[in-house]
Amino acid sequence: MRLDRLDERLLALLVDDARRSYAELGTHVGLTASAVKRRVDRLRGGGAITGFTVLLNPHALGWTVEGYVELYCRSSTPPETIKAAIDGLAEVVEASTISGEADAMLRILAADMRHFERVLEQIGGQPFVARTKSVLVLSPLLRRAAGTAPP
Amino acid sequence: MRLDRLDERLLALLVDDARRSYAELGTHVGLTASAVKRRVDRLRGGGAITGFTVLLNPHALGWTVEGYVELYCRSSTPPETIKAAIDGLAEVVEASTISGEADAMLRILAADMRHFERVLEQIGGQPFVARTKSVLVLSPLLRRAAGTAPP
DNA sequence: GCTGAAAAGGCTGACGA
DNA sequence: TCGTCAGCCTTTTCAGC
Repeated sequence: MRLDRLDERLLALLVDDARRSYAELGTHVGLTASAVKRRVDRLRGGGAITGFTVLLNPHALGWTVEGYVELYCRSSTPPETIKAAIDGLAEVVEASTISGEADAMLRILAADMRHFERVLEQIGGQPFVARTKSVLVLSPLLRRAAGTAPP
Repeated sequence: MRLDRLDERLLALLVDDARRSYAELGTHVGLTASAVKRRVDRLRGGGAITGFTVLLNPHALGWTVEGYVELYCRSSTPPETIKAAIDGLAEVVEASTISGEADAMLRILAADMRHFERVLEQIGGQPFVARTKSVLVLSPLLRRAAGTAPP
């Protein structure tokens, strides 16, 4: 899908605040509300925008512990198996298969350290998991919702 | 900030789709639109909801390479120094100081492999960075916008 | 805290340039 | 592809309970 400058500016404005009205977006980029709506509809239809969400503050919700977990799997576990195992765990907020020694990287949010440990045990208990290696987040420095358009 | 069941259900509904109308949210939880609005306003004021955004599809925008980068810093670099260095890099979408051998973990999105390499060089060129260690994402399995309320 | 109503403003689709 | 415009729906506020 091809984007022009206006589309990129609209995306940046929406990443910053998705509740801006079409009219407000229009004044920023020099279009009318309907022209903006047409472009946003096109960005959604084309798959560039996959959804609208709220950003939550984990700390305000009582999630005080965060960590990254590397997964080492037995033999060559297919990605689908890993996904199926973690899909039910609400504490896992990010997961990818990766290159290197480990097979997958997870990011986990937990209410406290005991909760974090319990989640680790649930993951480590899976039959395809050989071992895990985790680090705790000390200070979250940056959490961007999404990338903007490429330079 | 204290949340009751209704607040948690509203948050889950908004994480799933932040463009639902107050009336629609109300039918899901059994409240009128104005009651829902007051609760959402309270969740925003209390800091539980920190903002509204769009979710972008990196691939549809031409960002085809993703990776995790561990940062090893000289002596004890303060978190502020790290944050200041990466704040200007749009390619860094996530950053935290962490426990363990490395000092920080970054997640990076790039248009292609050359772009990823260039970003690594920019980061490695910082005076406080001793070395970096990176792994590439093979398949993104899960990317949740945020955690829901604690169990 | 909630409901319900009323005014203001945003969304949406059709139409012509 | 854009702008205009009309009809409808949502948001927002404020009594009243």
